[in-house]
Parts: sequence; structure tokens; C-alpha cells
Amino acid sequence: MDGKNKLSENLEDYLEVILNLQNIHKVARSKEIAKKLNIQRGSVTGMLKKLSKKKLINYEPYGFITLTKKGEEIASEIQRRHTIIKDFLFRVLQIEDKKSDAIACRMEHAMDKPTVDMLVKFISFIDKCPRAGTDWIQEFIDFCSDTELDMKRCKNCVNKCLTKI
Amino acid sequence: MDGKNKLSENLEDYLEVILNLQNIHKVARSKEIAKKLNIQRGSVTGMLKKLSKKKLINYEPYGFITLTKKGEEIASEIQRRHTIIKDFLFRVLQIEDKKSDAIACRMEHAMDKPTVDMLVKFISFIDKCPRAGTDWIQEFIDFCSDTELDMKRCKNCVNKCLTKI
DNA sequence: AGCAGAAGTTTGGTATATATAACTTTATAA
DNA sequence: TTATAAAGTTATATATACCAAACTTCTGCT
Repeated sequence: MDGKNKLSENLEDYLEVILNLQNIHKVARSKEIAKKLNIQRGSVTGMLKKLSKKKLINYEPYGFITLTKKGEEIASEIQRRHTIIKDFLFRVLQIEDKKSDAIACRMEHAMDKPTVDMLVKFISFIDKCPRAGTDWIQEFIDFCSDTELDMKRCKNCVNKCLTKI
Repeated sequence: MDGKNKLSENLEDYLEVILNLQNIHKVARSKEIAKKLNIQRGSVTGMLKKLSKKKLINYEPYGFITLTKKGEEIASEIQRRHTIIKDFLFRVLQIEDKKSDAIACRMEHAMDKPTVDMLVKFISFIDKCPRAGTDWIQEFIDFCSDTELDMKRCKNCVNKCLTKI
């Protein structure tokens, strides 16, 4: 029934921000939304009206702003994508914290749910598989500076896997 | 000197498409650009003018369309990002071919060069590290259906690494 | 040469998302 | 309780990027 109503990236960002604010202050406020999105207060109202028309937020002029159930579902999914992508960028690819956040903020709109689900599984696999793990990520970090593998070292490294099992 | 002139995602897409067409037909043509971007012919002209003003393409009305050196540099970088991201999605995350392409097409604008560089290293590490490799990716595929690790199997799996070195 | 059709452009209109500035409503505090 | 500030809204304007349809230029064919 609502499969085609794809939200713009901006509207998705609004929902995500509203969810964050709601989690802190119970309700979101126009001023705070503007601040978080780095835009002017006046630009927010029109977008709130759009979200309201789509029944994603409860909105009355000068009133409280809260997510509807449907809005919360979407916002949660976006937030989930953000968290997962950031985790991958930060913990695996070794991108610095703030930058991971900034890039995740853009990537979350490009990746759909099934793709993020696979990323979740992949990260989970890295964390659980004896052939991977945090020591393996450390090897990756070293690999990044060395570029070449030292096979003697590899032998040593593989042996570490055995100790895990 | 040109650090702040960030292109919009759309302009980046135009450059990428023009590079592709140029590689096939030496020059790009308005009609082909429209076709590749799934838009109308009339929409292309204005964008070509913008790219021309930014000195990213050589453009005269009714004339040939080619990338300038600067335009080619940017287009190549975008194309490189696309290829790398697609490779990760397809070969590692096991996203189907066409979908990998479509998502890469959107992600390429969200990830900057340093981040893609790290992704390159990561994929290269997966391909080269004895603890990873294609057999490890196969283990990931199995992990996706099973969700849980079988430690007996893990022992077997780790032994495979040893045979590599 | 000249005509038809293809390719390219222009024009006018739409949708999205923003800014700025003036205005209204709500909240605060003397 | 009423002035004032803060928060929110409205109106106008801008930038991006698209479409549809009319128009222009170019190309190939006879």
C-alpha cells in the first residue's frame, strides 16, 4: 500500500533527527531540528508540513512534534542503517570517528534494507569467525601501512586462529 | 585552488556517463546522455552548460561533447569509486549484480576518496590474507544461512588457512 | 539543392529544499 | 498583567534539476 512513496533523503534526515530529539526530550522542536540539520528555522516548517501530510509526524502549528508509528518505523530503520554503516567505517575501515558519522549519514540513504542486513551479517561474521576478529582487523591495519604480506608473519598469524578454537 | 567547488551528485553522474560514452564513441552525445540517465533530451542541455562553465567539458551548441582534463580526472575518480564499491557489494556482501551497480551508483557520491582508498585496501586484504580469501567468503555465505558457527567446522576451516602458507 | 527526420536547444512550468526577513504566537518575568 | 524575548510561521526569493512541447540546426538522402 505504501511501497512507492519513497521519501527524499532530506525527509529521511528530518525523521532521523526528530527521532533523536524525541528520545532526549520526548518531543522534537522546530528550533532544535534546524540546529541539528544546520539550516534556518524558517526552512523547517514546510518540511514538517510535508511529513505531516504523509502522516509520518504529528504536527499542529505551534504544537508538539512527535513521530507517528509509521514515522517512527522509518526513522528507526534509517537510524539503524546509520549505526551499522558507521560501525563498519569506524571499526573495520578505520575511518576516524566524526568522518565515519558524516559519511554514514549520506550512505544510509543509498543502501536499502537488504543490503544493510548483509552488512550486519558481514560485520557479525568478522566479529565471530575465528579466522577474523579484532586481531585480524589489527593485521589489516598493519597491512595498510606495509601493503605487502610477510609470509613468515602470516604463519604466526594463522596460528592465532587455532588458539581461538 | 578548486577545493570548495563541490559538484552535485547529478553533475558527477553526468561526468561519469560522458566518460563512459567517450570511451565507446570518442565523443558523448546529448541523446545518449539522456538515455543513460533516463531523462529527457531537453534536460541535458542546461546541465552541459553548467559543466562547460565549470570547465569540466568541452561544449559548443550542436558540437561534440568531450571531457576536459579536469573533467576527466573527476569522472575517472567517480568511476573508480563505482567499480570498487560495486566489487565490494557483489563479491563480498553477495548483493546481486544489477543491484550492486545501482547501489554503488548512489554510494559513490557519499564516500570520499580516502574512504574508498581504505575500502580498496580492505578488499585487497581480503583477497590476499591467508585468513581470508574466497574460501573465507564462502564461509561467510554459509554463515548467512546458518547464523551460528559450528566450532568443529571452524577447526576444519582454520586448517585450510595453513595449507595456504 | 532541398527536404524530412533526427538531434539538439529553448521556453515555460513543476518539484524540492533552502535562505531571509517580516510577522504571529507562546512563554517568561518584572 | 503586560512588555519582551524566544519560538514558530509566512511570504518572497533563490538554486537545482527535471519535463513537455515548440523550435532550430544538422544530416542524409534523393
